Formats: sequence, structure tokens, C-alpha cells
Amino acid sequence: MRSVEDPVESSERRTPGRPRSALAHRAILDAAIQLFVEEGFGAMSMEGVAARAGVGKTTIYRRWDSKEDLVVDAIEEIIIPVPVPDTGSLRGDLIELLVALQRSMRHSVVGQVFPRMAQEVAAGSALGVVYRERILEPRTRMVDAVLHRGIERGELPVRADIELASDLLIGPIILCKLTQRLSDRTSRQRATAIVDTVLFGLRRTQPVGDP
Amino acid sequence: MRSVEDPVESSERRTPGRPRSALAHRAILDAAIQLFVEEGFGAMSMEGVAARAGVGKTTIYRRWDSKEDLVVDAIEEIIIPVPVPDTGSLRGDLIELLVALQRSMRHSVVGQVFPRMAQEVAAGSALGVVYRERILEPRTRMVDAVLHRGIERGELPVRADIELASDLLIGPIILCKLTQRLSDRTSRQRATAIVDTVLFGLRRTQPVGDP
Amino acid sequence: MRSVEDPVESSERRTPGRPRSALAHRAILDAAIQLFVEEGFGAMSMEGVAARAGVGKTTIYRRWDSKEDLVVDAIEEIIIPVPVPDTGSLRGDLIELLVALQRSMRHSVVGQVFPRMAQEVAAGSALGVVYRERILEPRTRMVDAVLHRGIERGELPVRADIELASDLLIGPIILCKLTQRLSDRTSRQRATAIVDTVLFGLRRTQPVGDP
Amino acid sequence: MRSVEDPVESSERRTPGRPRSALAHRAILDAAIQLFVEEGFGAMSMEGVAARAGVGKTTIYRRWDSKEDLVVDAIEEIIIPVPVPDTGSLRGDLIELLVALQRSMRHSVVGQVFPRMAQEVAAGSALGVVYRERILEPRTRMVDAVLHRGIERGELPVRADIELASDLLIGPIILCKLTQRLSDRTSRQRATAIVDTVLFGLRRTQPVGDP
DNA sequence: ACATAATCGAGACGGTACGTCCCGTCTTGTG
DNA sequence: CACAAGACGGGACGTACCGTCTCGATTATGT
Repeated sequence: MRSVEDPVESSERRTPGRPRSALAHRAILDAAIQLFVEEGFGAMSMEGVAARAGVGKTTIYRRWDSKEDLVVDAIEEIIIPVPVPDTGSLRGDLIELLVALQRSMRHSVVGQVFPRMAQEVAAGSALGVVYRERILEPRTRMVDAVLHRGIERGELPVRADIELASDLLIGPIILCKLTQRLSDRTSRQRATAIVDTVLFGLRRTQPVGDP
Repeated sequence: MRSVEDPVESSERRTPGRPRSALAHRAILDAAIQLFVEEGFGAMSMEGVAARAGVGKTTIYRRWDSKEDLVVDAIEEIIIPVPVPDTGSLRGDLIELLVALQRSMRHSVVGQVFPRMAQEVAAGSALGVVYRERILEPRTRMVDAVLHRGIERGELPVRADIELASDLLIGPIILCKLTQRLSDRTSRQRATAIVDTVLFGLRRTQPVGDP
Repeated sequence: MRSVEDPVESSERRTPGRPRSALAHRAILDAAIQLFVEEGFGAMSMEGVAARAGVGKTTIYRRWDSKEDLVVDAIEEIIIPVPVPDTGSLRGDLIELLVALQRSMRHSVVGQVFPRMAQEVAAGSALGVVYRERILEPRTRMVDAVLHRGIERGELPVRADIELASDLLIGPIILCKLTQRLSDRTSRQRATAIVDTVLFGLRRTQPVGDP
Repeated sequence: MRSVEDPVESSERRTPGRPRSALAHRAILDAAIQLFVEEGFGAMSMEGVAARAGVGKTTIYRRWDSKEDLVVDAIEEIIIPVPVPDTGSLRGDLIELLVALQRSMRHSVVGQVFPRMAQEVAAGSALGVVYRERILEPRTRMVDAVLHRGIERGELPVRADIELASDLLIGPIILCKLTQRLSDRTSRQRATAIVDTVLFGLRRTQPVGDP
């Protein structure tokens, strides 16, 4: 997943010869992520990456062994760390989290990358595994963490099903992204509706009798 | 989306010359759907389809104009109509619906096709549009219909947000499929938990105050 | 040396599928000989041949296994059969032969090809061997034949050294071509001078004493 | 043609900095001539020269501007001055000259270099021009000089065509080298036959009538 | 002693061409 | 006509070198 030889080695000894260009490194990663988003993993070509980065193919192959390796590195570059919110209440935290998720899906490269990755993740390819472990799961764990804190604070029943809650909160956002369905609500309105419904629903886990 | 010239034309006049082989038609569609599932739309090739179907490339291109057209036809072939359940209660209907959805995702070709389609749907490609219109939306509408019937029956508040409810019910199933996360619960347990939580949550639409 | 599969097979059965294009064949050979002359064997590239012929690289590699094979075939195409002259006298025949040789060296592609081939012939490469056998030796043999006829006619001593004569006649022409030395004489004047000197010299094979 | 900066400058002031290695100079020239002979000008590479000389590519390009420059220098290194023979007679001198020419063609690097140069000379490339001026023409002039001396001595008619004679003497040797034709005669036998035939032929320049 | 300066090797750089593979199209003869 | 076979022009693959360009290290000299 890492480049063949790390140029930023902390590192007692320098390798002889001309060092690898940092500019080329950046240009390649930028071109790679752009083309991945525009054309998809299968349709993008190394030749295209080289051309857009203004770089020889050799320079790419010298640093990455395969298209997979390159794209994995490129994906890791665009990770934007989401800070765990702390508004004081479970409801507020979850709304912030969901708003942030919708925003990243809507605006950033992350959102463009996600649908292209669905297939990779489902297929369990090397690329998909990395994406799940480095992008998806950290975000899911963050929701879980916030929910656990809610239980500790007594804002949620001790027995509340965290996994279920997590799916109920994130699922709708993902679904909306995948189906490209447009809503007339703002991100915050949508987040608020989801969070309120789910949190209220979680107070009761017994079968729903007559209302 | 239809083949260039329909061989099963009901149709007053027979075309002159040798008629198209119905066996070849089936063999091509079967090969197409297999390869779509195995390799994905981008990676599969018409050449591969022809080879697996034991057919010349010409025979495929004479009937379909493009890979898109072929795959669309092939996808439509595997649609299994889901009957609208009628257990007598909203809760029962929704559970049946979700169990059926999970089952189809888990077992059939439909489930294998879905992740490959996420990207197409999100990108709004011809293929994606067909998939959404012919596969996704009918199922969503079915959930909506059941929910509306619930309102009519008085099992749900008149003001209940159908779109939100639909997303909350379907989202988790989709999310689970995409992330390939395994649960130790049965489809029915999971469906029940989702339905109960969402239905209970929908009774309350005001902001969640302290519990 | 021959194409991988001969398209002009006389021959009982046709191969199935689309036959190979005769136009492409010609275009490739023409491009090959042009580039060989312009840039030399080492510097010319298959990609360049394909480009100039307006043809895919595949089409070339389908018919020839290597650049050598291609160039050999291309060279064979430009062979212009030199008719054995029959002016009635040895002297006239030889002059005609030498005039024709100088003319082909000066004007045709043959003359452009020759210096590029010198190295190949000397090195004994596949290309060089073909060139020697198919172009050089037939011409040498023709001179030999004319000289033998001269002996039969009694125009030359029976013991005359044919090999020596041949070298003495052809050598100066070749040398002139290689060194690009320009003469103020016409081809015919030069041919006549050479032939007269050599023929006269051949009458005497004993060591040259004082004159 | 000369190196960019001559390391063996006789010369008043030494340049500051590390002086260029004389060992590297020799190693590079040796490697260059070897590779030129083995692979030809077009196929040999500066990288190969550097590798064989055990030297960095920079070191070569610092001293010579191009492959041409390097090879020209390397070729000049192998020039062996041929002494003008003086046996007392024209016939003896010419035989010595031709024997020497055949010997150098057969044995030394010069002989290996010659066929590779034919193309360069004919094409009139920089390399070819140097080769003609520094190697070819001096030898031709030497033959001319010997022939002139023959005229002065009265061994040849005053009107004898020196250029023709020169071509007739040298041409066969060159032709033999180029075509790699093997003879069962010794160099001396062959030289003698050529010289005797040509000298005898030169006595008569009128058209050859009936014998 | 020590700064200065041009050398050295190593090796990364943007490129070009390689020969292979497969794409989707086109063009045959046969059924 | 439909069909299989397969040639067509084209494009990308990953490799190998090309000649150029940086590097740190080395090696002389002129203070």
C-alpha cells in the first residue's frame, strides 16, 4: 500500500543518486484521484494518470507496483479527519455527525469516491478492504462511540442496540447518496429528523403492539 | 434498451431469410449476467460474453447496440417480482418486506448485482437509470404503499414522514449489504428490530428532549 | 522470411474469417522500405511503419514476426530484374551491365538501400544474407555469365580469371557509390573506361615486366 | 570533434577543482570503439558505453556532446598510419599497398569498423565525413601518389587515368570486404593479380577492338 | 587547515518504442 | 438473411532504454 520506497524516510542514511521528486509525487496522486472519480477504477489508465500529471509512466511504476497500490495511496491522501463532536448532548452530537457526513458526501471528493467504492467494498477487493478499514469503519466507530457516551450519560437505555442504531442513523444518508435522490430539506433538517426518530424509537425495543 | 429487432415479435409478417436463433439469445443473456456479476460492467467484455455464450461477436452486436443495452436487457431478465405482502398489520407487512429484501440481497443474483450497480446509479448512467427505475424504485414504492396503507388504517400518524420512514427502513439493509458486515442475527430478527424501532420512533416527531 | 501465413496461397481451401487486406500489405511494405531508406534499420520503428502505413501495429505483427522479416520482404519487393544484355559482343554486354548498375545505384531505391545494407551484409545478419543472396549475387552471377560467354566466343582467353574480372568490373562502381565520390563523366563513359581497361588487362596474366 | 575541454592541455594554468580522470577517458574510448564494432553506431548506446567503461553517464556527456563526437574521437584513436612503400618499382609499391589494405581489412579493428561506416559515409553524416577524410582519403591519396610516381618514372603512360586506376585497384578489395566473399588465394596473390591486370590494362585506353 | 570548485558515481526524470492483449467494427464464406 | 471466424484500426499495458537532470561524496588546488 505504501510506495515502493518511502522518500520521506526519517532516516539515518540518504540513498545515492537523485532523490525522488515530491512535486511529481503530488501531481501523480492528484491525477490518480481525479481520474478515479471521473472514470472509475476499471476505466482509468496509468497512461492517463501519467499524462494528466505531466509525468513519465516510469515515474509512476517506480513508486507504485500497480494501479491498485496507486489508487489506495491516492484515496488515503483525501481522508479528512472528522473530529468527534461534543455538543454536550447525544442528540446534538449525532446531528453534527450526520450533518458532517452529508456535507462530505455532497461536497468533497470523498462523496464522489464513495459510490465508485461500493462495488470494491462489496467485492472485498484490496482496494475495497482499504477503503472500508481506513474510511468507512473509523466513521462508523465514531457514531458507535458517541452512542456509547449517550448510554453512559443515561441518555439512552443501557440495553440499547448500538449496532442497530448506527445502521439506522447512517443507512439513510448512504441510501440517499447511492440513489442520488434529491431532498428539498437541508442537511440539518434531514439529520435532525433522522436522529429524533431513531433516538425516540430506541427507547422502546419491545415489539410494537397496537398504537 | 430493447433489442434492435425483437425476435419474439407477435407479428403479422415474418422477415425473410434465416430467423435468429432463440438459443443464442438465451445463451448471450446468461453469459452477460454471469460476467457482469463476476467482473463488473467496466471489466466485462463483449468478446468474453461471445466466448462464454459460444457465439460470434457479430451475433451479439446484431441484436444489441452496445454493452449497456445488452446488460440492461440481461438485468431485466433476472427481476423477480416481489408480491406486496398483506399480513393484516403494518408491522407484519414491513417485516415481510424487509425479510424479502434481505433474502434477495443475500441469495440471488440480484444481491450480487446490486453493489456493482451502486456506481452506475450514482453516476446516473443509462444502465444506472434503468436499474433505479426498474429495480430500485418499484421496491421503494412498495414500502411507501405499505406505509400509506398503515396511515389509512390508523396505525401511523397522518402526518408521518413517509420518505423518512422509507429511508430508515431500507437504508440499514442497503448499508449492511454494501459494507458486507456480517450480523449474528437472522434476517427476521434484524427486520423486526428495524421495523419496531422505526415504527415506535415515528409516533413522535418533535425534538427529543431529555428522556 | 515469408509472411507468417501466405495470403496468396494458390490452394485448395480458404481460411475462414475475413481475409487479410492486400491494400494494408502494400501500404506496410511501402512504408517499411521508405523508412528503411530514410532512417536505417536500427533507427526505424515498427510504430513508425504502422503510422505511415495508416495501419495498426497488430496488423503488422500478424503478418511478420519481426522487423527483420518485414524489411527482408520489403527489400525483395523492390528487386528489379536486370535483363541479361545481348549486344553481340562481350565489350558491349559488359558496358550495358555496368551502365545499368550505375543507373540503379544512382536513381532507384535500390541505390539508397545498398549503403545501408553494407553493414548487414558484412555482419552476416539475416537481413544481410538475404540481401546478398537475392540482390548482390544474382547480379554478380550475371557478370560472370557474360564473361563466360565471352570465353566461349573466344573474346577472352580460356584461362581468364572470371572472379578477378568480376571484381575489377563491379568494385569501382560500388566504391564510387560508397564514397559518394562524384565524377564529371557520364555513366557510359565511366563504364566504357572500366570495361576497356579490364578487358585489355585480362589478355595478359603474366607478371608485368618493364613496359 | 575534440573533447569539450582537453585534459592534457600543455598549458600555463591549471583549472581549479578536481581534474578529469585520464583513466576514465581511456576506458570510455575503449568501450566506445568496442561497442561500435560489436553493435554498430545506431544500436550502441551511451548507457552501454558507460556501463562497460565502469563510469557514470554524466562523465561521458561532460566530455563529449554527442554519440557522434565520442565515436569520432574513438575512431581517430585506432588510426594506424600506413607508410608509403618504396620497393623501387610501381608494381611492387602497388602490391605492397594492396596487401597492406587487405591485411588491415582482415585483421584489425579498422576492418571491423569499415563496413559499419559504409552507410555513414554514403549518407554523409558527420561521422561519415570524418571517416572519409581521416581514413579513406589519405589511403586513396597514397595510391594516387604511388601512381603519379609511376608516371614520373615512365612506368605508366603520361595520359593514364589515375582516378580510374585508383578505383580499379581499391574497388575489388572493398567489394570483397563488403560481400564477405572468401577467396582461396593469399592476400599477396590477389594483390598481384589485380595490380598486373590493371597495370597491363592501363597501357591501352582506346576501345577494345576485336582481339 | 580549510574553503572553493569541478569532478565522480548513482539514480530519478520525461519520453519513445517495444511486443502483447483486447477492444468494438468490418468483411469474408457457409448454412 | 444469420452465423462463425477472424482481420481490421486503435489504445493501454508494463518493460527497457534513451539522454538529461539532480544529488551527496570525492579530490584537487589556492588561500
